[in-house]
Amino acid sequence: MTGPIRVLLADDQALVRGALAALLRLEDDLDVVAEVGDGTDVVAAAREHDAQVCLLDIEMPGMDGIAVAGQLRAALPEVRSLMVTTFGRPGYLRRALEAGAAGFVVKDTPATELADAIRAVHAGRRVVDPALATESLAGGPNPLGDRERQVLRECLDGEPIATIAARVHLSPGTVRNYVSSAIGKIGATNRVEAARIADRNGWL
Amino acid sequence: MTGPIRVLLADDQALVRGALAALLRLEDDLDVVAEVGDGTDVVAAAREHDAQVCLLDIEMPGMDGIAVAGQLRAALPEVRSLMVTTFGRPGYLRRALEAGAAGFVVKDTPATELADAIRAVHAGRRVVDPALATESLAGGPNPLGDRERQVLRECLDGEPIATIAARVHLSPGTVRNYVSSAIGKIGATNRVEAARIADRNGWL
DNA sequence: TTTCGGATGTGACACCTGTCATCCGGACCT
DNA sequence: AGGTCCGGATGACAGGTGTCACATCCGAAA
Repeated sequence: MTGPIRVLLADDQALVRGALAALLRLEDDLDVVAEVGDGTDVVAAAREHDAQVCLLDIEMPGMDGIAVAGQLRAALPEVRSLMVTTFGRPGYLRRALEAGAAGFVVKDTPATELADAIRAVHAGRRVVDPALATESLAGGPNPLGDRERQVLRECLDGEPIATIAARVHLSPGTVRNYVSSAIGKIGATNRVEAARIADRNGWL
Repeated sequence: MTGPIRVLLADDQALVRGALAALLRLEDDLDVVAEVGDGTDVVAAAREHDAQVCLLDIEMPGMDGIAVAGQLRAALPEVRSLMVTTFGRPGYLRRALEAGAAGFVVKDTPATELADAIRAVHAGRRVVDPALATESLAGGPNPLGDRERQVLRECLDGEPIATIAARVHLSPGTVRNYVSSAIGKIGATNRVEAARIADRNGWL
C-alpha cells in the first residue's frame, strides 16, 4: 500500500492555508486530506482523516504548533510533524524538536522544497534548516529559569510592574527581582529590551 | 483583447509567495506573470512584465507594501494594487487607500475569495474587508504628529531614552517631551505600552 | 533531625522616566 | 523693528524602576 502521502495542514491564516493546499495538490504523490485553522483541532482531525504528515504553523492563537506537536506524539506516535514558521528563532527549533517534531522549515524557503521536506519526513528522515541548526547550537540553551520566563512574557507589552505582579500572583518586589536577574543574564538594560531579545531567541 | 489578467505577486516569504502563485494558477482567467520578494523590485518588474494587478504584502523588509503602492500609482497609474496583509490594522487600511491601493485583503479571508478580489480590482472596483472598514472609521485618524511617530517607532524595542535620542539626533529631554505627549494622546502609562498600542493600530 | 538550597518577600538606594513650566532662537508676517 | 508662532531644549519634581543585601519559609537531601 504505497498510495499518496496523506497530509494535514494547520495554519490559522485561511489564505496561506488554502494557498499551501493548492501548492501541495500539484504534487501527484501528496494528498491534502484535512485543513484546520486552530491548533486544538489538529489531533482529532489527524485521527479522523488518518493523516501521515502534519504541517504545523507555530504561530497560532490558542494552542501553538509546538504544543500540538507534543500532543500528536503522545496521541498518534506514527504521525510525523513538520513545523512551518515565519520566524527562524533558535529556541523554536530546540523546543520543536524536544516536542517530537520531525522537521522544521521557515517560510523563507523556496516553495519547491516544501514537498521534498514532506516526503523526507514521511520517509523517516529529519528535515532541519541547516543555517538555523547551527545558530541554535551557537546560541546555546535557554538561560532563563521558569519564573523569569513567566515574568518576562508579561513584560513584552510594557505594562508596569504592579500590573504584572498582580497577574502573576507575586509580590511586586519579587517580580522586580526576577526581572533584574533576567536582565543580567541577557545583558539588556531594560526589562522590555530583555523581553524582546528573549522573544527573538524563542526563549519565552 | 480580453486575455487573462496579468498578476504580479510580491511577498518576502518565498513559501507563501509560491503557494499563492499555485493557488492563483488554478484560475483560468488569471496569469501570474511575476513573483518578487523585495518591495524595491516591484515597479521595475511590473513594467517589464506589463502587470495589470499587483498583489502586495504590507510587511516586507526594506520597502513596505504601502510605499510600493504609492510608487506604483506614480510610475504606472494604470496598474491596480491589491494589498494583502497579516494584520488587520485600521491605520494600515487608511494609509493603503491614501497611497492609492485599490483593494485590501487580510490573510484570514478564505482562499477562494482572493481570485474574486483580483477580478474585482481589475474591473475597477474597490475591495475592502467590511469589518476592517468600519473599525478604521471608528478608530479615527492617526492622532500622532510626525515627530511623535518617529520617536515612538524607536520605543518599540524598549531601548533607553538616551539611545533613542542619539539615533533621532535630538536632546534626551526633547525626546521625553514627545514621548510624554504621545503617551497622553494615546492614554497609556508607558512609552512602550504607547508604542505597542500605536503599532497595533497601524499609526507608526 | 539538621542542614542546605531554592523560592519568595522586604527595604534601601541610585538612577531612569514621565510631567510640567519655561525659555531660547529662528521663521514668518506686518 | 516689533510681534507671534513653533520646534527644540532645559530644569525641577514625583514616581517608577533596577540593583543589592538580607530575611523568611519550606521541602529535599544528608
